[in-house]
Amino acid sequence: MPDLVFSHSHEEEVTYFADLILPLPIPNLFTYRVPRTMVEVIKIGARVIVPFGKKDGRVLTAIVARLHNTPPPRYQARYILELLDDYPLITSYQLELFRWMADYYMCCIGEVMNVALPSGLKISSQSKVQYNPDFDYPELLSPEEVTLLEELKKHPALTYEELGRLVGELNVPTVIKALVGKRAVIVFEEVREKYVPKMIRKVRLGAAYEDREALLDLIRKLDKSPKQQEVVMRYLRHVPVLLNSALNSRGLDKTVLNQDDEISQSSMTTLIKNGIFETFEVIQPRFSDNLAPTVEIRLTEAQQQASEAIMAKFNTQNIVLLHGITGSGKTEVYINLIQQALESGSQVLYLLPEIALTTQIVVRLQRVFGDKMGIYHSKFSDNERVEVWKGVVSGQYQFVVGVRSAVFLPFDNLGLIIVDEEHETSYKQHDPAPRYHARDVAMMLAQWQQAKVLLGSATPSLESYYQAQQGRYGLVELFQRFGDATLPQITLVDTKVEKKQKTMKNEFTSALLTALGDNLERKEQSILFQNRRGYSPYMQCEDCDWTAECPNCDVSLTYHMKVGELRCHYCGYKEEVPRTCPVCGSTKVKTIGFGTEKLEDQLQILFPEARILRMDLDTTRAKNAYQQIIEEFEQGNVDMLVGTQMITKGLDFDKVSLVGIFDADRIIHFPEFRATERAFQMLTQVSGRAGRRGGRQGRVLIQTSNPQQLILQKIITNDYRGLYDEEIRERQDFNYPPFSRLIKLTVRHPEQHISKQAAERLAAELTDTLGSSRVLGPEQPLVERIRNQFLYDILIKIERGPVNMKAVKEFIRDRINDVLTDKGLRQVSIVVDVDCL
DNA sequence: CGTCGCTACTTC
DNA sequence: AAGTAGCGACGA
Repeated sequence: MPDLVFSHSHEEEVTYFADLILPLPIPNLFTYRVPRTMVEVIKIGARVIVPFGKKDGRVLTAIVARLHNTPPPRYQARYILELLDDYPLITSYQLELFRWMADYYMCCIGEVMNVALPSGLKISSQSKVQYNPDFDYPELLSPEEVTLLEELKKHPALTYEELGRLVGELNVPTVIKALVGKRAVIVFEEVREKYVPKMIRKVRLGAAYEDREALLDLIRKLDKSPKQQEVVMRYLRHVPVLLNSALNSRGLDKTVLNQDDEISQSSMTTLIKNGIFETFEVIQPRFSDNLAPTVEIRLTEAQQQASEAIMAKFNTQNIVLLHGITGSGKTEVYINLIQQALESGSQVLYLLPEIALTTQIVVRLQRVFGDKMGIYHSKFSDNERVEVWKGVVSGQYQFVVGVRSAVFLPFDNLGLIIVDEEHETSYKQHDPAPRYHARDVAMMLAQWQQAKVLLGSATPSLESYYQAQQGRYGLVELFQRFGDATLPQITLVDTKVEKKQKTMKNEFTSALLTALGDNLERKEQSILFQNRRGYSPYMQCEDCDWTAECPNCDVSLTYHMKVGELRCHYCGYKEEVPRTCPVCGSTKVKTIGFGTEKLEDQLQILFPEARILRMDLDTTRAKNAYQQIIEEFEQGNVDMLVGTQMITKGLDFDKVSLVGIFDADRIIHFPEFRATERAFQMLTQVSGRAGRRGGRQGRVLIQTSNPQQLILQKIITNDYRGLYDEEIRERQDFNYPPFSRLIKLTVRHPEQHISKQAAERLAAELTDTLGSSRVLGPEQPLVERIRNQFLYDILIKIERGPVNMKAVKEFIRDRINDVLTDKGLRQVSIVVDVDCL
């Protein structure tokens, strides 16, 4: 026992303890003992490895949150196994952020840690099995055990998976368990850092030839072997050792020297064998495209003015909203501001919504900032993410472009944070806790580090625009399109009228068809927007009205024609398309409604010669599919692109002159209080894809059954302000954000009555204290059952003003715990979503 | 009387 | 989250 050793040798020795954050959804910290050897080096913010749980062998990566010497009174603390960092990998700013997030978003700090750290910084522990050399009772073994043991004798150590592969259908864990009991094998844990830096093989001249004379002599001697001489000369061309012998130590990427032919490769091998060249390895940073900052950005007058206005506002305000219409060139303004912030020596974070980051904008920024810029994206591998993390620490990346999780990077000197497309809902993390909003977190970060925040959007969220109107944010507007571009002309097409006149073909009005035909003739590109994927959202029997439904969720199954399947868009359930009605046997099973797949199909029939592509979740699932579609489109290999919202995000299709929008009514009448705002944002963003071509104004056609709707009128005149005024009044009347804060509680259980009972009890307890005006529900959501769980929502609305939100949240937490400790309601799960969208 | 399947409880 | 302890339902 280590503590006995301690008390014998150092009688008055103080024992140190560390309170750790473990990556688990458990609210409290865990106290461990710090071994003597670590006491001097361990720091708050360092990572450690600790044993956890009853089972020996389970280990976790934890973060030191507090160091002290108070022994825990009710239990014996266990020892920290390993210290991973001798410096705070998690800075004090980040720890502060973790604590704030756990508090504000009502989750556990471990959950914050889990999303904040790229998994490459968390350690993996994997059980390995080894043959016990001291084992000598083979007569006690079953045949299965013998098979396994024979495999284990052949290898030093194997994981369960490796064993599984070697022995086929044997139940490995069970047999291993038996073997462990008989002491035939030993199971141990192997802990390793997941992060493996990418190594690059380089060559350089042997040290003897760094001397000028020796080198010249060598070249002369190689006259007899011209191939080798050529390789040496090629090396000297890249690394002029004759001019500066110190350059040799950096060497040259091996592939640069023998990329073109095999002869040089064999010559190289000889040169290495003779000690003329030596090879060595260095760590390769993953984003070194060596894109030297070459491009100079020239601002238009409007952009220059906007940039100056923003800087001026920053003198008195910490947050500025840049309201710039689509195509006004906000990116140039950003670049200008980023450069200024970098020059002043501070760090810059540029946040973008998920999809927008995979495209041109990154290339554009890279051309300006080169390899000083880090990219933080969920599509990148863990190793790449860890490198960005470390690059921020080392100072290599003073500037990072990233998605929402980039707010967790270890910045300590932020000067500017840009939140582009500020209104985008993908900034709000939806599923695992913490359900945070990256825009709001960015503002907290900025406050702590005295950084400025620039929110940018063509269609600002009502919340942000309201703050600007109240004078809490600065407001800068950019209403001029870049170059000679003008806003497209938007036309509403009445589908009711066309249906009556029977001029529609399938889902297409004659107006849209004519426009599409014209565009095809002129070889100009068109985009068609339908915010629904698949072929059709319903499949129904004409005779008995049966519809295909998901067995796990309360939704109809969507028909996907290409794969011949019915699919659930909520849980992923699939089944084959029935040829006859499963209830009455009728063959009249038809599809109702339309999605992108059907549009693509019909379009190909209407325009057989057109080159048509579809962009939605189904066509972009493969790794580079998204990029490929965009490339095809940009290179002009596509005439018409059919897509879901995906086509609205952040891309500049500058050759598009026509945009067609289907089913606008469905977007507008979505049953939710933000529907109008959403519709305006979505339709305006899609419309913004249309630009001027051949001297003619771009065109947008919106198909609707009611062109009189107010919101459509606002969209065609691009009247953001009008929409804002209208909508903000409604929000005020019904006390919705920005006049209140929302917290949504979702109760889930496989039994409807239990779910309902728990929700009703919770709502009643909340209403008791908060009052019925602040508690709405419980109410079944639009889809009342998902993955066999029945859902009930309770919406808590707290007015802005003199309300102690912290106390309210504590109260909510207590009431949830009340319900969860009730016998019979124990296995319901309750999800808390603060500032839900 | 052993084990399968479920829930309740604990994890420093 | 994920493992374990605890407890009732079967079985040839």
